[in-house]
Amino acid sequence: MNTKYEQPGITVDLAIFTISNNKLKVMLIKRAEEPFRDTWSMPGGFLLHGESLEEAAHRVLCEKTGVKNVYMEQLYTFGDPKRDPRSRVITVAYFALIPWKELDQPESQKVADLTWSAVDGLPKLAFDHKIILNYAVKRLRAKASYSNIVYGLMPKQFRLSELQSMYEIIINDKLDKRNFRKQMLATGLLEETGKKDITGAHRPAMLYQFKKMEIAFFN
Amino acid sequence: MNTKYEQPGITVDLAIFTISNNKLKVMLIKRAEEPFRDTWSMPGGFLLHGESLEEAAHRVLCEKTGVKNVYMEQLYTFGDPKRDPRSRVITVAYFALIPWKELDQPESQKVADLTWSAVDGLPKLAFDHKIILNYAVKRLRAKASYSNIVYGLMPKQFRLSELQSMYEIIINDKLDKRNFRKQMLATGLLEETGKKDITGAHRPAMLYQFKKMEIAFFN
DNA sequence: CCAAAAGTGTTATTGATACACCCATGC
DNA sequence: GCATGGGTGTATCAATAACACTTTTGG
Repeated sequence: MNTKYEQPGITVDLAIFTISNNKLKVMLIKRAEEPFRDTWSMPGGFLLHGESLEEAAHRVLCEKTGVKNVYMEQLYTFGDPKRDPRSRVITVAYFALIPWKELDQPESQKVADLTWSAVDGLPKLAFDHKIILNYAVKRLRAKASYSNIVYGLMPKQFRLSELQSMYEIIINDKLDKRNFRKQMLATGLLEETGKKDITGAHRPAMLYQFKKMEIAFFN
Repeated sequence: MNTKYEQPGITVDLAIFTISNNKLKVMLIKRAEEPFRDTWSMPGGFLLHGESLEEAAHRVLCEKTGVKNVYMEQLYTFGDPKRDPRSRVITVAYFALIPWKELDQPESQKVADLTWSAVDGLPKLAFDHKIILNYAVKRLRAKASYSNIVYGLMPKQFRLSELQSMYEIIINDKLDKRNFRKQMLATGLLEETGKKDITGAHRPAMLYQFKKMEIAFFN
């Protein structure tokens, strides 16, 4: 290959979202090496030999969270020549959704170089990661309004009030309880489990689940 | 850099759409070299040293069409390890829209290695280009239904009937004339030019233009 | 029996759809 | 004067939005 062509390093970087404490949060890793040593960054890694982009993204996800089989999609590819001060690196950004309950929280808390940051209070970030994360949040918010993408943040079974709460947190607005239930049930994507959630201190709620874990579009 | 990491070649490939003869068409180039010699392919090229992805995409677009300042957006990044039989090449696909009138048709017709193919009659294509183009068509069709993205295919001034025809071709369905006009004018994105198009053989039509050449979302 | 979340219908408003005739011009 | 595309309004229907009280349980 001619030297006038670039042969950059390729990374995948992940915007891994979850919801905890009624806040939309994203996983950040404190960098151990230069450049941007000790600065928070998106979890990511270099593409390995023979690996597809999706494989790399799933590998990184599993390394950092221990989970598989979660919702993930390609977000955008960032290739500014100066985005990495060392050398030319192009990153393919993905975004993933993980239900908080599926995360190994005690483990996560132990490591000081990993944190979940609320998306509206991000610290200073390495590289162009703030731009990437803001882009990811924008996409997630948009998709939440016309698809059932939040299923990726829900445990297998959940109350309708929990589902509504997820939507409200993501789109950052209040929804009407009766209309929400009507519309959700009208999509035909949910089914009753027959079970009731008795963990709350009050009247037990019916538990629902998605019929199939697949993204669907409304409108 | 460690040899276990990939340093692939990077290309940009373009799905360049236009509408002519009431068909949605895409530009194809006949490959002059192996692999896939003499097979049709998307216009594209390798990323040059120091060039951003967007710059590369605009460069390739200008090389092939002679036009600048047209609508273009990043589509998706394809990185299957086997997508290029020679060596690892990752391609960042873009899609662009060009009004047919802006194309230098006599020039385009001369070269036998360039063609505009209707998207529902694509020939055999090199690499994974059929997958990429089908993905691009899907995205264009989706966006046409909830945005004014078709502005990218319109000449500066146009009749409302021409605009409606563009929509119909892209979404592949008939629209009601009165409702279409009502809705289009209600968006506030159009303005009358005051001029009339007298090139038709019948009653002259008012010419309209977009207030600003910017994509906007409906709903 | 009190506090707290679960659950449930109807009305009003808005937006989307369906539909048919007259108008202006070129030939 | 006729053929052709340009231009216009209303009525129906569907979807969305607004809104408050009763029920069930734990403590």
